[in-house]
Amino acid sequence: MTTKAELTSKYILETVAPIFNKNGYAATSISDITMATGLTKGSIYGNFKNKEELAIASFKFTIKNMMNVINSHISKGDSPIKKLFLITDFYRNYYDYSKKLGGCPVLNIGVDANNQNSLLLQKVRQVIERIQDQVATLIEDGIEIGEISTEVNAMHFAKRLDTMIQGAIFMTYTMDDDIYLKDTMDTIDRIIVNELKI
Amino acid sequence: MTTKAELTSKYILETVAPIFNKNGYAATSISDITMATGLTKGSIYGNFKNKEELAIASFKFTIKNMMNVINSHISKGDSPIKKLFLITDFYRNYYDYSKKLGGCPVLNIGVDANNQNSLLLQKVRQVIERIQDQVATLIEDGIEIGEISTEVNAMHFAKRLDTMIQGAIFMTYTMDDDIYLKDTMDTIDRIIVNELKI
DNA sequence: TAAAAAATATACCGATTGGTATATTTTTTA
DNA sequence: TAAAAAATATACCAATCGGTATATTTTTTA
Repeated sequence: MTTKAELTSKYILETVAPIFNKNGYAATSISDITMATGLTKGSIYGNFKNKEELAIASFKFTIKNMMNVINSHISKGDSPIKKLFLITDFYRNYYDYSKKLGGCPVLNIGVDANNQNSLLLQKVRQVIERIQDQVATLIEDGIEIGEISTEVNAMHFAKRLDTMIQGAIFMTYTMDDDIYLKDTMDTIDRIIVNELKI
Repeated sequence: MTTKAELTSKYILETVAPIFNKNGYAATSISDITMATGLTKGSIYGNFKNKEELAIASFKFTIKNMMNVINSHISKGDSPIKKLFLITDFYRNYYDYSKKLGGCPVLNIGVDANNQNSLLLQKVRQVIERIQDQVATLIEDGIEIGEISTEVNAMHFAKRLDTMIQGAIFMTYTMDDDIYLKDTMDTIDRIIVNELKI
């Protein structure tokens, strides 16, 4: 059974996560949180130890949802190469999608937490490593079934892909123009065809 | 002649700019500024109207210095292609260089100012546009003297270059590993050879 | 070098910060 | 449904926030 507190915690997270993501840690105040949720400090601090713990839980909440969405999207592909194309397909619509989350959590919290909050930064790094590991595994699977060239360094490619995607996200948000995301995904698709495919 | 106030303003900027760049606007307090400079509020507010104006002046100060460094570096090349290689050469050492500035100002302030400070965001956009225009002009010069293929879309390439570089900067800082910058610059060098050169 | 002007320091403002102790209400257990 | 437990609200804390009016000091001008 779900207790009242569990429901409240979940409600707080889904309300507050976009605020932290959009404004950053320092620029989000407890009163922002109480106003957005309609709850009082007592309720917030009854469910979360302090601001930092709430910020970390918010980041985890957002990432969990996002990973579920992207993974269920990728799972529609029935081969490693097709799954890679579905990754670029996902990021083609990422501007609209991530706006609902308050922006890209990896980019926003990654930059915000650097030199500010080492615990949060640690969480961002773990997410990036997880994403890269997933992509690298996909490449290795492709090599194994003979769909991808054995010449390809899986982890190296995964990092290259991730770097390009994060750059496109930054440019798209900063310039408010998703041509950066669209063009970068086109480029990655071409790389998949020219450098990966056998 | 340089007045006392001009010297003080410059001193404030060179002291404060890295702090704003590293911590962001909201996370930088006036007391951070007075402590770092050894000056009092009276002196700070005597030279700058308010916190926002100081933040904008700080960003401009950092960008001006950085653009001088990169432009004098590029000017060592005696052809468009060589100048492009000097851009990647500059960014190969960008992690060490930009650390002294408190991080990459375009990345940090770009993310920080988004949804927070529209004036600062505007300044970041202008810098990005200026950089892209410069690169595009370089490509066009190269096409004109027959060093670069006429097939190349100058502005499209400039945006692609900029996107990759910013992605590499983000990854390098977030993961504290400049392999992202090094590898990305290798990739760009290969693109210059394979896609631009005649 | 004295007077005028500019720059800097001091002392203060109300508002807001994150956080907590305690009272009250609501939910759960028996 | 009554008692126990949990969750939430209220009221408060010292510290800090950005900013300003005014006093003092330093620099510039004449």
